[in-house]
Amino acid sequence: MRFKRSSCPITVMLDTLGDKWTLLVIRDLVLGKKRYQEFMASPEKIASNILANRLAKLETAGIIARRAYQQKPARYEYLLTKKGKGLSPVLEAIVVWGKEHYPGTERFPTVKQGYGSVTR
Amino acid sequence: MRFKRSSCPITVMLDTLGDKWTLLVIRDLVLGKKRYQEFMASPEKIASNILANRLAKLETAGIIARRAYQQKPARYEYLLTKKGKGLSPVLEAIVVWGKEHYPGTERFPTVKQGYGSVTR
DNA sequence: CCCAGTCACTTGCAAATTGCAAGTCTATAG
DNA sequence: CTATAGACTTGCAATTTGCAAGTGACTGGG
Repeated sequence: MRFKRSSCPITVMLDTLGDKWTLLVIRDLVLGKKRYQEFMASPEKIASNILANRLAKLETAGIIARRAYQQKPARYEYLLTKKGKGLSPVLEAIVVWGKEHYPGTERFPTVKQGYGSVTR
Repeated sequence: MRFKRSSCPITVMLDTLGDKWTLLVIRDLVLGKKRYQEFMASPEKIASNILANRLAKLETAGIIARRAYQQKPARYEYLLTKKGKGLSPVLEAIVVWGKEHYPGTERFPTVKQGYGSVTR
């Protein structure tokens, strides 16, 4: 395999996840969010073009998978792959560090899965 | 305390460390590097203006401390504060994930401290 | 049928950030 | 003097980001 900047695992990780938004999308997925509007609803207010771009890159990187959950109109949900789920310890370490050094920060609650039954 | 985007510890961490270079500087510090030229010498080839900018931001954030190790000419070295050292578990988690999902990546070796005696 | 609304994106820029090369400043070595 | 080293700065060009608005598929109501 050929690496963009170096063969350091940290560098390789930063080449795909190293920006201000990507890890937040993964955080949302770990918390149980799956749909575009759910990501948009997070308090950081990601712009829709950035979100679409990050979801596409994460899919290319094999960190998430896109799956249609209905036809007509086609609607998709995003799920963490095994590789994506493997990032949990990274997020966990960040949360531990953040909570210790930035008083007032608080872990976000997991999301309950409220759709499945007909809501409209 | 007021937060830029949200009170999520991950978000707050990304607000200071969320780019392609900052964590690499911290990696170098964890590996034992201390001086400007040592950071410049890393294989990722960081540009000097970016390095200077990141070092300044990290100092402002209380993650590193700058200390003169000689006068005439004034030369500085950078050291991780307690807050900075607290990032080790985060880097460690990234290394574990990276090595597992990107075959060929390899943890970088720690640097021996070779100065202290007169080299010139 | 017509219209408003939802969802998942795109498109069009302006503004901010990055990357690259070259230059500066202080000081020592020959 | 002249060259070299170390630690940065400066000047842009090239990317990337952020914000607003637009698009296309479809649904539900009147």
